[in-house]
Amino acid sequence: MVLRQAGREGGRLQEELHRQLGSGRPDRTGQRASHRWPWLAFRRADRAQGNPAVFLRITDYAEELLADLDKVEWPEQVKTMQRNWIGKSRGVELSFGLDTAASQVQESLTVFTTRPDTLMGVTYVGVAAAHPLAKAAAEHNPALAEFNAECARGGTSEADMATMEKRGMDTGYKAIHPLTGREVPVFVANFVLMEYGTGAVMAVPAHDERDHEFATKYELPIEAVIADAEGNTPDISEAAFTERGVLINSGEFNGLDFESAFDAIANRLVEQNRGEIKTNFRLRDWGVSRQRYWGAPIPVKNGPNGESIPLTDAELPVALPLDVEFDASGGSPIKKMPSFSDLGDGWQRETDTFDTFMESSWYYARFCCADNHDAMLDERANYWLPVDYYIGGIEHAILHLLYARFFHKLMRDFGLVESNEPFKQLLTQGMVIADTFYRINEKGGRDWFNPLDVEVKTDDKGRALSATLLSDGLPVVIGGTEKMSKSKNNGVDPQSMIDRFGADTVRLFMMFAAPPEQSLEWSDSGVEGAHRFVKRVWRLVHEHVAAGTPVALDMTTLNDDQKALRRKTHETIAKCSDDIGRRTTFNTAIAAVMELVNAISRFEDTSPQGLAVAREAVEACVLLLSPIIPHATHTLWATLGHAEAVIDAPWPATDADAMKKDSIELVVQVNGKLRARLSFPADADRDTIEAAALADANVVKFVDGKTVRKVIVVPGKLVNIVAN
RNA sequence: GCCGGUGUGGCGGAAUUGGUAGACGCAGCGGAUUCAAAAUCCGCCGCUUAAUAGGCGUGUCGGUUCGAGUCCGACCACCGGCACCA
Repeated sequence: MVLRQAGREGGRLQEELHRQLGSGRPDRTGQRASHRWPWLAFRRADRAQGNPAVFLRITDYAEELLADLDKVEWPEQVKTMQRNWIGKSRGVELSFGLDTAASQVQESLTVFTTRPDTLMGVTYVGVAAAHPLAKAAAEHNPALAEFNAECARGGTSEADMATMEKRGMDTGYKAIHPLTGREVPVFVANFVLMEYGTGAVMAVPAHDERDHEFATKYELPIEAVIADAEGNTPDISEAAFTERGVLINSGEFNGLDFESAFDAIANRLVEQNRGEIKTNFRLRDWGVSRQRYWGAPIPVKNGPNGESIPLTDAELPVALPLDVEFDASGGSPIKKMPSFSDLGDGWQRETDTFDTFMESSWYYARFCCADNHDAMLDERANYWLPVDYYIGGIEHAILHLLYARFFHKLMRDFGLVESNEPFKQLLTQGMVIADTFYRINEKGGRDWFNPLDVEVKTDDKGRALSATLLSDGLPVVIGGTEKMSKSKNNGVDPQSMIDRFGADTVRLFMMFAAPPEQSLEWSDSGVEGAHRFVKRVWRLVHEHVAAGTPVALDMTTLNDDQKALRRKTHETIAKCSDDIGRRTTFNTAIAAVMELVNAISRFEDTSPQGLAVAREAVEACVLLLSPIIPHATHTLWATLGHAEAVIDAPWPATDADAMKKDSIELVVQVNGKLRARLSFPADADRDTIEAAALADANVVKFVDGKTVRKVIVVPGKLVNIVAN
């Protein structure tokens, strides 16, 4: 089933992708597309080592991906993560000269640095193992060849780069400092990536932590060129001094601060035609090929001389074969299937498949026109897009959401969509987690038991003491609260809860337990509590209707209790509207309605005006809960005598007059500690409040024997008496 | 290691702009109702304390402030991401 789908859909996808992105240059944006040709399909020399080589040039869009973050309504933390990931930095790209031997390989060695002010402290340069200089040097140096090969086998992830041991080997070549003419050694370094930047870095061990570690290990010189805050030579014996400061030991640049040194050195390099100021991005191009069977085929074929070209329309679609055989050796089965890959004319079909991020980068657009089998997208995509509200886990904050933004812009530039961004608003919801229970089995592994099959014993405070399996009554170990998963057997099927309590209850529980972006801890008793509340609202409405038909509200005749309930009603409407509309904290909106329900329950006034005030409150409860428990409120709205459906009823409006308070309670503090609560008329002036606060018996007790230095009155909140 | 986040009662969480810590709910305890139970209703419920008076209390240590869960500095623990898990 899965295989079949992968094969068919994969073939369809790559056909569409190819048609729209590969072979045809759309008229509308042809000019743009020509210099933003999305495929960078190339053979790299290290193909022999098994590295895949199809990249999408997301870096061409780095600037726009960064700038447009300001235009989307996304959580700030996600935008921050993406900004950091794109990593725009201003620096200088400059060229080192090379000695006679190295200049046989290439003319000069280009590096990028954000710290040109430290240029005079360069004591060596580092190149990637895949760098031409590293390869050339390895030709006559088996140890270096072995080192390069080892580096190629290593990972390229950030975590690998940051945590691995920094290692290197001298190439024997010398680089020539562009300003001083000094010769410095060229090292191959395992932490320099060919895919990133120029594949080479200048090293200033005195002022960069990683360079310092490396220089110490290989006994390379460490020369300070930046003074510390006091203007002295910093101590660089143990660690690098990485802060900015004034230049020293830098000849004519001595005494300049970071900014002026940056400009002066950059200008000098420009004058000498040895460098230029450049903006650099941390973002790397998107390697989209995977050595896997599962995935959309990449519409490329490879020629006998190592060339790669896109397939033509006539050669499409490519369907993955279904009669594949998996063996113990692992790897993609189609790599051993000449029937699939050998095209018979000397050309080989590409057997790598696309990264699954590829499909998840545009599925939202495809959903709008999924029944169109002739085109990738049609005009319906424009009608629906951008997505108004996109909901997904925080784990997608960078990769999926950045790739999808990139892909959307790519589709825009090919005339497929008109919008600039795929997702207008974003909500990153948390995971559902639940308790875990297990026993250690004979093999030392863990057998996990579903929470439904376990009974937990608690002490009188409700703390979990022990747990037993219901089926045999024997103890099980209480594990942590973890993300629901098959492997931990702590999943709860929401359907069984829906069958038992109804969809409203399950929905209410999930929205009440925590704000949506936090993890949701599953709790059976919490579900039962939610069910109790639904029943309570149901009873409240029916009891209210049974109490009689209310007259029209007459604001002028209300007593204090009636006014208080009206105030509560309108405060609740205000809070719920804000919580749902602006804050998306549904849990606090529900809590506010619960408070209102509690207030209505205590309100036993069945006078004509009492019923009228209660009616207003009850209707507010039903309307405010209608997005949370739509089924129950639909029926209750009819019970309240409305002909229209609750879904068509307008959201309740607040009455500012109802929220006005006649009296206010102020908290009185002495030196910031709560000592009294006093009630005042809403219009009491500062002097009255101050005098009453100072006269309070308990306050007197605490200021007795002290001098009152200051009295702070925060209107509507508190009084703080400062005394010592 | 780097980037982003979280840390508050027995538990989930609230406190929105520096101003009453613990709203609301769960669990627990006590009571009413009932022949009994379920359901429902009422009360209590951070720790300490005889107390309605007080002391302590928001991961740890320090700081700013009349006042800090909230701001600043240092640290600890946990969660997400780190480009081939999808």
